[in-house]
Amino acid sequence: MTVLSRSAMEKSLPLLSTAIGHKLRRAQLLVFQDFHETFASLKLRPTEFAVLALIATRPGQKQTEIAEQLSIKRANFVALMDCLENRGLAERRKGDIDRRSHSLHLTEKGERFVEKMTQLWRHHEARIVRRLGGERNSELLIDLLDTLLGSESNIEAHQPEKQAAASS
Amino acid sequence: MTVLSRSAMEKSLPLLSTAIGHKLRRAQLLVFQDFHETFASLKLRPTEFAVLALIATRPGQKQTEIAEQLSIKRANFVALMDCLENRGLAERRKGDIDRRSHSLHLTEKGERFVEKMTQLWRHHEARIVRRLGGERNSELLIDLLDTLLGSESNIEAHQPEKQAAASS
DNA sequence: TATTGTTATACTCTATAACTATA
DNA sequence: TATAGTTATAGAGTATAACAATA
Repeated sequence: MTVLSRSAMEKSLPLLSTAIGHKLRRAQLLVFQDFHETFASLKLRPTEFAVLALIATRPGQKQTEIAEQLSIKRANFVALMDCLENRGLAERRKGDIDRRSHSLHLTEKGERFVEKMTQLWRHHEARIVRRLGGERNSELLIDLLDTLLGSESNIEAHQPEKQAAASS
Repeated sequence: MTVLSRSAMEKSLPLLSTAIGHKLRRAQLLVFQDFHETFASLKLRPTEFAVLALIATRPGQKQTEIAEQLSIKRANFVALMDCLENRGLAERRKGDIDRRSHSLHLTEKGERFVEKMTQLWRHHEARIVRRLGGERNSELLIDLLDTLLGSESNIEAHQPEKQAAASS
């Protein structure tokens, strides 16, 4: 339909269709849009989802630890955690050794919430995987993104079952 | 180093390491961080880069057309375009036929700016491609992202030279 | 009446500095 | 002195409604 203008061909201008950052941003917005629709009933934002997932996976971590894993400034984490605490999903406990720190835990209600959340999450992920054309492409994408991200995001000890795409 | 907690293994909680949206967001932030460092000298943001690239590729498009291609609300596009116009890089011209609309063009200064911008952009992209492990992985990633994005982003008539990953 | 560009506004996300209480 | 959490605040980015000029 749309044809590249002569001026663009001649001067080899930046094409957004080849700009990795631009494509990543659009893809992320698309996935987050699906996330918002999926989790509208639970009134859960991506960041809140991530916080609950991290607390559930390893309870007792300090606020700053959770915040750092998500690249959230500790100042901005406060309101986020206030919200989860006000909803009765998670709680802060005074550290016994270091009484400055708060260790984070799920409440019982939070545990049940995470179970529901996990169900919805599987549907959401399945939808994205389908859009990507299947598990194989999905794993390929994650491997490529991990390669791009480098060593910064191996928190949960992800075991690659197949050779990463980067090794070729 | 870090080991997955027993609770996470037993209940199969959401692992952020397998959450596509989460990885896409982190990857996008990493690429945009490099973008910011690369274009700090030109005081150019990703969105401004995209607008200039679109105007340069096909001059004369209306504000709303450019805005829509970038998923920017036309109300928010005004200040953005004001900025580019105040810097003398681009200009609005009253449409001859439809005098409500403004067609967008680069100034001569804007043309020169886009040339410099393009140089920096190549360095930026090359850095990302290197981080990804080479051209092959880069093309693979773009194909996967295009598959995810579907038909929404084929504005510049990107010609896939090899079979898309999605076809397997 | 509908559309283009615009203004005003509000809400979210993010970033920084400074405070408090503990260490 | 340094650190964990907090508060306040400012700056982006984004969303909606309403208006003027034009179709």
